[in-house]
Amino acid sequence: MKNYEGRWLAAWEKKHIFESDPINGKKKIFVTFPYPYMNGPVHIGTAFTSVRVDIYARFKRMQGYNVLFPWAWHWTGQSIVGLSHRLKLGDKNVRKALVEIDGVPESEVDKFVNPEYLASYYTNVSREVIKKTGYSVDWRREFTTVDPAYQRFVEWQYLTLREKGYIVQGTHPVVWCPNDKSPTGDHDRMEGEGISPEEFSLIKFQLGEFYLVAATLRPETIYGATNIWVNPEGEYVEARVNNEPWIVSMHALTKITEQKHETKVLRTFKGSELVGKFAIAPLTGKALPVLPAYFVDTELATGVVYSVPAHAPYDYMGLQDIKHGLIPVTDEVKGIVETIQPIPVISVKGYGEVPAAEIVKAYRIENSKDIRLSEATEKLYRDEFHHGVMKKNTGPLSELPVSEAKKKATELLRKTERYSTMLELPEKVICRCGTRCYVKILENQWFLNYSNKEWKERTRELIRKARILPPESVDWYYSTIDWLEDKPCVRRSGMGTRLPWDKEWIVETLSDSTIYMAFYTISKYVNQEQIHPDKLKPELLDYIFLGKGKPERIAKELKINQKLLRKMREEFLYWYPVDLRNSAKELIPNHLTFFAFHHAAIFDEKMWPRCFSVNGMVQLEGQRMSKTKGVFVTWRSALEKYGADALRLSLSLLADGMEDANWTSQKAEDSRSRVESLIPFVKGLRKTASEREQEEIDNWLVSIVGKRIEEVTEALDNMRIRKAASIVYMDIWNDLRWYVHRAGKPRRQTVRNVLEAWVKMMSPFTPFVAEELNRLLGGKGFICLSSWPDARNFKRDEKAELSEIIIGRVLEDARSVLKVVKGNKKKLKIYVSDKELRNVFMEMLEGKRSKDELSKKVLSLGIKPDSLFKLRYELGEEIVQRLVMQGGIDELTVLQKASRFIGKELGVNVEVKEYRKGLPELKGKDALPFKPALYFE
RNA sequence: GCGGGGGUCGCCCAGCCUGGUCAACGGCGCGAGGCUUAGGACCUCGUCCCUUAGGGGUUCGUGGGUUCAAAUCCCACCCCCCGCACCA
Repeated sequence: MKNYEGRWLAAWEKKHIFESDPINGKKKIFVTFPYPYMNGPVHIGTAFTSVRVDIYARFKRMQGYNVLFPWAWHWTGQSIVGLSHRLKLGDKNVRKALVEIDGVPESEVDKFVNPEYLASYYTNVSREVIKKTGYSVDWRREFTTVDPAYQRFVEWQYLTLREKGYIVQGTHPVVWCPNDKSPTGDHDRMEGEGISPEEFSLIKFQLGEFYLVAATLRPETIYGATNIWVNPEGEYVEARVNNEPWIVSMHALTKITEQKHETKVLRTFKGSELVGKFAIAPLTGKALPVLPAYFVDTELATGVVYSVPAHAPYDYMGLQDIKHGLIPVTDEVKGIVETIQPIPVISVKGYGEVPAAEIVKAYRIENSKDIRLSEATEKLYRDEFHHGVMKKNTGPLSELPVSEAKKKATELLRKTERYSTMLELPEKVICRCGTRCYVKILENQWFLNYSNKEWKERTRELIRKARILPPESVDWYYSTIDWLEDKPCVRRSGMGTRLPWDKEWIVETLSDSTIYMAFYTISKYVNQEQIHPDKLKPELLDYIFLGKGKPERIAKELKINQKLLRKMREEFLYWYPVDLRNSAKELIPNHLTFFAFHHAAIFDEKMWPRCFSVNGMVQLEGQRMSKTKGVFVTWRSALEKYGADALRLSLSLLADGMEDANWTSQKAEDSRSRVESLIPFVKGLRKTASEREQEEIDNWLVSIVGKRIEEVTEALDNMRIRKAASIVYMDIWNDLRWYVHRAGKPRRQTVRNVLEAWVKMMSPFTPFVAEELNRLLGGKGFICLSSWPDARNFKRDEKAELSEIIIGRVLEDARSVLKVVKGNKKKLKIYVSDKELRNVFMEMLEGKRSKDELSKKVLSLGIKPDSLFKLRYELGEEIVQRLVMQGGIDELTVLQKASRFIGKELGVNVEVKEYRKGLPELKGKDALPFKPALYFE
């Protein structure tokens, strides 16, 4: 970090310049960034997205707005608690990541077993980083989402939503971790990503006085069942399930209990006890033997399956195993197995009579332990499901396609009352804590009623009325609104606010972060202890945020100062609505759309957010950021390595729109050297500048800088940060280089005015060096509080701009000639076209004459008309426009004035003449308007 | 699979909506020269191929189409990224 960065930081802080209070009559801008989640240090991605907010804030401040940019910290949820917990259990990887990636000192790590400590550690580190990066944040309003005052706010929010009917109760199946006692989302899994509950058919086979309950995803194959499998080593139970006598695995019984069935265990025993017994199948009435198989997973569904060897590779191999003596069984059982033949019930294109046998052979599978069996199973299942037709031996199902037979079989089985269902995960799901998950039906959970049609419509209207940046992102909001269904808004565990009317539930992280920007308008009063969090009762918040109720009465009831109450209300009314919220694009389908929904629900249209803005993701050296893969750069490390300005500039130049940004250390280095060159460059420019008359090139610079100011202003207004930064740090720099090159001696006054504007435009991006440069130029105070440059003070000079374009084109032409021409050339003769031809050409550009008329005239001057028409295209719209607007330009004078410069550039003497018809000059007759003929000699 | 965004001259990227200024902005890298005791920094020029006069050829994911004219408009296809919910 540069010395001056620390110095300016201290100066800003000392003067409290970013602490914003309402100012009557002054227009305001309220910008926000989604508070970062404190389960780790802020990283380069957070920096990329948030720096855009600070740049916008600083830009608007300079435009004269009263700008509020607050900051807070997200602590709600399972993640922080989970991290602490894993550390406590001694997870080496967690510890390693904390020390090596997050950069936590060893002495601190042990204290992280306390989740509050962990979160506060990261909050302190992150706050420091954000301050040092120079964010113009009003820190008086800072809070965390577990602060008592914030919790009162969330309680109020949920009471309000409930009152409006947007909170509903529901019962839904979830993937459940019995250890964490909470649902396990995709990202919380060690194994089984993307797996969700599926409905298994349970078929009750009569076995003595019990039902042996087999689970299947393919009930239509019941006609092809030859036997039943159990795991001989598995633990099974006789139990009462909803008053019926069932035999299932012990694990199954737990799950069945979680799925809202009454259960009672009568006896437990080993699966082997069932082997050799017979059970009667529903629909077919066949007695099927129970056989042992180790591929039966007692933790999957009921731990009992029926066997269809014609269509299920596992079943086919299971029988083979026994026949080959791989599974020890009694002679009696073996005898039974010998008699079993596969019963084909589905015919499918591309397979013969017994598809399972075929596919097993094709895969060269030799026993039931072969891992390719699941692959074979999957393929056969897919083929049969999509192309299979039931055979004639399947009674009511015969000749139906498999997909329909499945429904029909379910229906028939249901009628026999020997059918039930359970929800189960088709594949193993292991929670991060290492526990195997199962499906639980969560009862009476609270949901946000996002499926509500009117609510959706109101939210669409909010989006329609808001500015959406970049514009191409808008469809994503609409499709999210359409797609959203009811969303659970509470969880059992983790940090957060308890639902005020049902304290067992905690409002989850995506649901407590939707309208909190409103809380920034009053958090200041809490932090300054003007009001105690206990006083933030719903009726008080109703008044502040919705204008409900009488302030006199509320103040009296809560025993608070009525003036304070009114002041808080006024503060809210002053700052709200949010003028800009910028986040990364992946937050559109959740956070940003929820933000829209909740505002639509709770606030009037006047308080709806005015602008949603997003940017792409950040990649590191071309790779997706990932802590586990070590592809991760903390904000702090980047800041320490490159300094605040360089970091900010490199982030600004990274990407625009929704495109992903690729952060590389190379780019950061480039930005650093760019920032570091600024001071010497400006110093040098001032040193060489001198008092002299104003010349055309000075007018050119002033004019071009005026244009740049307009471009930068427009880009910033549209959050085209990259475009704006590239104009300020690349284009203007190049303009100045050209100016110095062209003018030789820069003019002091011109340079001063231009530099002043330039440094101002740098201030939002690289605020520290801008302050430093401002001092260097003799400026007082803080440049970040000065006014944004006004393009109107930079007189446009179309003629000067056009002259430079013409000179540039001649130079370019001359260089390309020099490239191919051989021999040493000492002199360049430039012939501009004669006046008459120029006039005709102007008439052509202005569209004053018909093509025929023009052609005639041109011909009479001895020029092919086509060459002029071609020239018009070559010049292009912009130059044509400029020419027409100014009624042409005196080419001869322009080039004569520049002849010394052109000569110097090319290392030759230059002579500029007007070509006159009949002159015997070489090449001269090629002269066209605004494209003079050139001749080297 | 569904929804959203993209694929440009070594790399990063502008242009695409509103077709011709496009061999295509700018930055980086690389090459040459200047400045300097030297290096760095800085400044200038060059950087698809061919060409002894400003010309020609082939390029903007691939293949078609519209047009006097396409990186830009239309159609199809391929590839990459993001999201797809009880997770921030």
